[in-house]
This record gives sequence, C-alpha cells and structure tokens, in this order.
Amino acid sequence: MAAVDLATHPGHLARRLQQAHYLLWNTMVSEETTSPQYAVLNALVAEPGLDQRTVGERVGLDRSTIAEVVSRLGRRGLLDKVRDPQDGRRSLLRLTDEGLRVHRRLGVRIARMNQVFLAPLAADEQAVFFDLIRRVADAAEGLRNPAEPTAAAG
Amino acid sequence: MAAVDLATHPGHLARRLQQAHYLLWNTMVSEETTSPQYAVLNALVAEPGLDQRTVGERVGLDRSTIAEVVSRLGRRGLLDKVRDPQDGRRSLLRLTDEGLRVHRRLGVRIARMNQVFLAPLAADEQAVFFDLIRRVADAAEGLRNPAEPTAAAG
DNA sequence: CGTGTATCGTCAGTGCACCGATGAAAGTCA
DNA sequence: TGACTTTCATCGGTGCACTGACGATACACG
Repeated sequence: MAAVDLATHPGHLARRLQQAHYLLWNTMVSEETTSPQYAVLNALVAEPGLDQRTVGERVGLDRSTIAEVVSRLGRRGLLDKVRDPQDGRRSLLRLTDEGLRVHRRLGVRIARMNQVFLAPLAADEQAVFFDLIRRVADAAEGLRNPAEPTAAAG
Repeated sequence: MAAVDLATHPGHLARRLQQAHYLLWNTMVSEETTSPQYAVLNALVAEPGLDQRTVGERVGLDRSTIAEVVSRLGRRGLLDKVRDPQDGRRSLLRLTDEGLRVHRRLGVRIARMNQVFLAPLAADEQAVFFDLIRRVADAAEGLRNPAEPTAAAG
C-alpha cells in the first residue's frame, strides 16, 4: 500500500489538461484542423516562407513531427512546400489562399473556446495560470537546449 | 498579418508543458516505463483487482488507450489480466511482484524529477499551479460527462 | 422466457510526439 | 580539390490519445 495521489504529480495534471483541451478543441473549434496544425498555420502567417525546421522550433515540434504535420497540411492544400534554391537541404513553406482562409476562420472559434476553457478561473488567476505554466515549460525546455553561450554566461 | 501570440493560448501551453514533462521523465525516471503506465501501476497498487475500464477512468484514459497500455504492461509481465467470473465482460487487473517492484523503484525517481520540474516555482506558487490546472482540467472534463444527477441537481 | 438496451473490451483508422539511423546537401579545413 | 563535420529532411519504430464500429456479455422489461 504505497500508492501516491496522482493529483500531486504535475506530469499527470499536464496530461489531463492537454486531453481536456483536445476534447474542447474537437467540439468547439474544428474536427479537421488540430491545434498543432493551427500553430503551424499561425507561424506561417507571421513569417511566410519560413523553412520547415524553424517552423517546428517556433511551435515546439521536433523534426519528425513537423514533417508529418506539414505533410497533412500540404495534402489538404493549405500550404506549399518548395526546396530552397539557396540551400538544397531546406524546405520553404508558404500558406495557400485556402490556408490563410482556414487560419482566419478558426481564429474566432479559438477565442470562444479559450473563454470556455478558462472560465473556471478569475481574470487575475488566468494571468497567473499563464505565467506559471510558461515558466515551468520554459525551464524544462532549457534543460534540454544546454543554453546558448550569451555574453554573461558562466 | 493576423497572426496571434501562441503564448496566450492555454492549449498550446498545455502541450508544451506536457512535452517538457515527457522529456524530463525520459531522462530522469525511466525509458521503459512511461508516465501513463506508471499511473496504471499506481492505480492497481491502491486498488488491486480493479477492472480495466475503471482503471482507465481513475487515470484518465479512454477504453482504447487503457487497453493498449495494459497490453504493454502485461507483455512485460508487470500485471495479470483475468476475466471476471461474475461478469464476463470485465477484465480484472492485478500487479505481479515485478509490477509492484517497478512501481516502488520509480517512486523515488519521480519525486526527484518533480522537484526539478517544479524548481522554477516557489513553494506557494507550486500550490497555486496545482490548484489552477486541476480546476481547469476538472471543469473541461465535466463538460464531457454531463454531470451525474446528484440529490441537489437542477 | 425472449427481446431490447446498456456495458465492456477489441479493432481499425487518424494524429501527435519522441528516438535513432540514413542520405543529401552545405560548410570547413588542410 | 578532397576528406571531415554539420545540418536538414526522411524513414522506421514505439507509445499515447481519440473516434466509430463491432461482438460478446449482462441486465431490464414485458
């Protein structure tokens, strides 16, 4: 009898939070376009013509995963993918008109969903919620990327 | 140019948080046993002989997923699975000695990992972190399960 | 008793997410 | 110029997570 309470395990809570979001997205936003797919569309709205690897970095997807997501978006005609003539290793990505349209259409629905998702928290609590999660996620990612040697690094 | 800041999207943060945890788990806890698998082991330590569906409910996994997780744990000899003689639809689960051993061994490593994971937050912030995430996740799950009609439901 | 309904587990299909290996392209340096 | 190293994309493998459909079992009602 040495069972622990999973509610005190941040990893378990993180997984449940993500599942909850997945369900809400599926019902309130879209059944075709997933949240990671939207993140890719959004990155390409901000910076058209970005290369695939950098897009992955922007949205937090590794090389294998971004390749699959891009492949699906391409199959649906939401983006175009061309080899960089300057650097034959890179794939440059650009949204199609349809891709732009999908991105714009989802924006409204996502805003509505976020309201529902965060409804249990008061406004000031929502700010704390964002801050705490971001700090934990950033720190954990920092453990992976051994810290770029900036000027004042020891 | 109508790109949004993904840092204001709770779903995106939830995904990044979970990925960060996944990486930390992989390096600090175990490469064989995943966090959901541990959750199942833990549920069976608390309540041996539970049926498969209820275990899934306890740890937040749907029927399909719990079936796969249980299958992997069974293949590794960490639990036994028998048909309920009272109800032929149910599968009853029970940890083996090896399953108990794995659960006990991981406990220490998980505690260490949680410390590292939550290190960026002060003690009182950690409490808030748990509270906010749990409230959001619970509420979103509640939207799915239409609320059991308790005595004072309207 | 028999028919209809609900529940449990499984299976097929889709999608995210990681690792490690591989091959192509680019850059470095002797 | 030729060999070494790095970087990017892809591929194969594993695992989590959901949906929808299916068969078997159990239950409830007439």
